[in-house]
Amino acid sequence: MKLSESEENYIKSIYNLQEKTEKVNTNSLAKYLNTSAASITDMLKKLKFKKLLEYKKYYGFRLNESGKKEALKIIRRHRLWEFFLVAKLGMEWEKVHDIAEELEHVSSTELIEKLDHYLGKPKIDPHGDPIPDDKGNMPVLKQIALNDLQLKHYAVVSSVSNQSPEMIEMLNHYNIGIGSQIKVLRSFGFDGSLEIKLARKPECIISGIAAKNIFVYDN
Amino acid sequence: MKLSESEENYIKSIYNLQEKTEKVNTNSLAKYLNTSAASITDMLKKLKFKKLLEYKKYYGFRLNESGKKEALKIIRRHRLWEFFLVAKLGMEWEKVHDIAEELEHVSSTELIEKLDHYLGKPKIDPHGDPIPDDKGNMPVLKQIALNDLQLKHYAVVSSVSNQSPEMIEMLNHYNIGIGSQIKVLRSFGFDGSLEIKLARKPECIISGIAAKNIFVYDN
DNA sequence: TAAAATTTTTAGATTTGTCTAAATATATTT
DNA sequence: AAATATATTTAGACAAATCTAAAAATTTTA
Repeated sequence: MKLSESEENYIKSIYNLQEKTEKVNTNSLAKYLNTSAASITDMLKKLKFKKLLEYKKYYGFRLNESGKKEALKIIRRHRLWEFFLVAKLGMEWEKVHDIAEELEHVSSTELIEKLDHYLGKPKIDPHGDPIPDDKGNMPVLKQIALNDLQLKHYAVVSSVSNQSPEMIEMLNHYNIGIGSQIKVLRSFGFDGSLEIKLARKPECIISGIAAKNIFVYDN
Repeated sequence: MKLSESEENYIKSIYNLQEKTEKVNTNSLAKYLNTSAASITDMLKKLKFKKLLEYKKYYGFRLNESGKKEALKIIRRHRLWEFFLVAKLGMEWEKVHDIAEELEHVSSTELIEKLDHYLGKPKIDPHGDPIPDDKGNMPVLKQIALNDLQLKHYAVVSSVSNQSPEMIEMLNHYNIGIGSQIKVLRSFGFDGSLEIKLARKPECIISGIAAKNIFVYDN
């Protein structure tokens, strides 16, 4: 189905809201999209006409299966681009969202599948959100803090909860980034610090505080 | 200057046309953009108001310095994305143009500069067209056929004039792609065939016919 | 449960980019 | 240079996406 950029933005937003609440209503979507309630009503009519959502006047609305499928395609594109921007171009987490908002509307299927393959079919984006696969299935992966990772077991860095300049400085020092392969060699009970090893790097030690902010996933 | 997607397309098209003819006229641009002459006139008024072109009713028009600068930014983005699609994602030449038409409108300067750096600041896109630098200067690089390249001198494959499936098959076999570093070790006068060497690959021999269709640039 | 408050929808405008058809200007031909 | 042909612009309309203000429906409250 061919959708306008605007329609795509509405669908994605409705999806995000309905993940949290049972029914989405006009005002909450208007607030979320920073627009007027009247605009929401206008667009709802269009999306209902295109059979992407259930919508009964004054009662709220919800994406149907077809709408959810479209939403997941857009979310997939968004998160793959975010991954690309961080993992390949070395951009910072905070900056990639707005750019991915634009890139996500480029809809060539071949482009997205090639990009996915090029990135190594990642399952989690730089903010730690799961990336739907090409069929629209969300991967079921648990993310755990580095200090909860079992010893001597390689995992992949998926996100970092503290994004302060100090944290970024330290991660850069250690060469830890999204997608880095990492394992814990030893854990020091005294202060929670960990001896770790990154693929193709010498082993080193990081503090327990840092370890709690680094999230990984295990396959 | 913030421009709409449509304005960007007009500017880029005017630039392309005025490279060939002194003055661009309404009908030729209408044909080029596959739209009506009336639409052209409408947009010209807007672009004139934004001081991007010289335009005198019934007399044709031309981008001024400011307009050319904008055009070169868009062309830079387009060609960098084309390079990315071919060199990194492995897409075929014929397919990348339309996708780059969409990607080129994502205008984050930081994105483009990081992408440029990531790609190794290429000077020529997969179709052999030069990529303007971040200041809007077109690189002055001569492209030469591989059989005109001086011996034992590394050059970079910049384009291939014959894009038949057979040619692509052969290039894949030799592992020759856009951006490949290549040098000619020996030339056989009998049939024009060349002994070549690709960086990190063993030497091999290609026919004179193939060599005439492979273009390289020398720095 | 009736009044007040809130939410949602409708009505009518606006902007952007497009169109067709008619009008106007320029160019060509005889 | 008048008639004809071509190119360009204007006038008026339309679709998409938005807005404000007013109307209608629903919910809350007293």
